Amino acid sequence: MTTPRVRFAPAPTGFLHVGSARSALFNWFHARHHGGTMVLRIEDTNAELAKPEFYDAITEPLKWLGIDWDEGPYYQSQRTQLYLDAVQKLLESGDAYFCDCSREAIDARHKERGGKPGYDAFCAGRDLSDGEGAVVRFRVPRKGTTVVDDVVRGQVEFANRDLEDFVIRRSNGTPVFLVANAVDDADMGITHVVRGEDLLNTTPKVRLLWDALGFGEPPTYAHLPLLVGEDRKKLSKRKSSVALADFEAQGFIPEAMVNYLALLGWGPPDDVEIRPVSEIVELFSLEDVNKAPAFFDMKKLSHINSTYIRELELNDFKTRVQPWLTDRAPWTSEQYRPEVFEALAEIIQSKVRTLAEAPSFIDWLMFDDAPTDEKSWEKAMVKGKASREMLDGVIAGIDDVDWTHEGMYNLVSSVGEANELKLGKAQAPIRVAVTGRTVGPPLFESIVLLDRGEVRRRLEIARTQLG
RNA sequence: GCCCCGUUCGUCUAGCGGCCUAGGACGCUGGCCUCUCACGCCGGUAACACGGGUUCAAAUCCCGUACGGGGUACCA
Repeated sequence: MTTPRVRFAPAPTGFLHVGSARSALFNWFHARHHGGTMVLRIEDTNAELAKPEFYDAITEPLKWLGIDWDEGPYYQSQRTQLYLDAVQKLLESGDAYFCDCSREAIDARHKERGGKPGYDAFCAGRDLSDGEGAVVRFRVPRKGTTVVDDVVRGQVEFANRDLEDFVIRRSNGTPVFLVANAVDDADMGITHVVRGEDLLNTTPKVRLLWDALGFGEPPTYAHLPLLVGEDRKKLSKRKSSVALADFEAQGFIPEAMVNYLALLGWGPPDDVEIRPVSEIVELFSLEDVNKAPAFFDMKKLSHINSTYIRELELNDFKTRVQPWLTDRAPWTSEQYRPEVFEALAEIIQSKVRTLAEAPSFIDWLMFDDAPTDEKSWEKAMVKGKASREMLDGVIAGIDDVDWTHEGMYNLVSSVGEANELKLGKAQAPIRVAVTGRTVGPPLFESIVLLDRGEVRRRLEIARTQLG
């Protein structure tokens, strides 16, 4: 058996969809597992939809994920003549014919005759020649079946009579993707076509073209289960983010993304879900891909992401989180105190689920005032026990303590003891007064990063607000 | 309507005729740890869509039904 040649062939109609990324990834897994070749092919046969400005929107996210390709990108828009030659060949062999029916005429005839909708091969015997507004249609055999050999679904059979004589060249003279697909897969020696299940129904048409063009042994297909949203429908941009770039912006890291995507429609034989991509490549097999659609679960993605973040080298984490501390930060560049982040980086790394969460752990050290968070205030100040006493006690003692981790610890715990509070309860009002939230980095360690006077000021403000 | 595909815990999955009183992970949840949160550890919750076959034996094979999805374009 020769080494496989696979291709990722997206249409550049916008940002890279997470479902497409998954297809690219599974192609890549298969290629790398077998030491094969990955081809990138841009399917821009439709000039009205495909725009050159979207090219980067495909390649950039792929690079971000770490998916590399060995050949291409090939652009179908630059290979038009090849497809037209194929159309011409089909015309000459009688496998295709000209048609000048309008959509309206086709629909009108259907309405009159009833039964199945679609094209009725009206022009099949008219022997029309090329002309203004004429399309070329493929002459689908009236009998027989076309079988698609699919690694994940087995042999899928389509009765030829259910396939209409489909268009292979538009009236504007351009070929449609079905021809381009067959020609390119043959020309590029593609051995495995791995893509979403939404393309399964187009496959018999490509197969028919393939045989009519005499291309010989067809590639093996693998139609992956679709990625679905909460409504169990194809993932759409309506409800959740589906652009890969969005995930990056939300602070997911590419390794986690790849790992999670690999788990959608495939599972490792040993149940170890979170693992290096090299191991996934080693274990991956198209035969093991599932058939049922998979729900894209943000919660699990988050879990995997946090695991990956914690396992990063500290310096690597610092580098990766940098954009969220500068360009994407909630504070101004004047407010930003790099030394504060530096001091707490390790702690932040251990707590954060996404890189985007990092600022919320230290923003109170940058801002002029403590951030306001209703829920935190309610929980620690209003419902918390002895919150006034805690604030009063700490305010009274703050000027006399060592401005260190231990100093603050001793102060808060002794005031807490005086009010019969365990440390957990005792620190809550102090935390909210100074940091604004009930959740954050270890308090005593981080609070001394603020000026003593500023801490007192915030405590007093909170005490006044509490009344 | 027609064609195609699918159906194991809420979710992602393991299972490819006996090892299954169905395993893991996420989620949810009880507890421990703990200055909050998170991590970690111990425990709990919860599934073979349904009905017929085949077989000594079925989550696993076959056939129906139901439900879900995809396609049905001069988009890809």
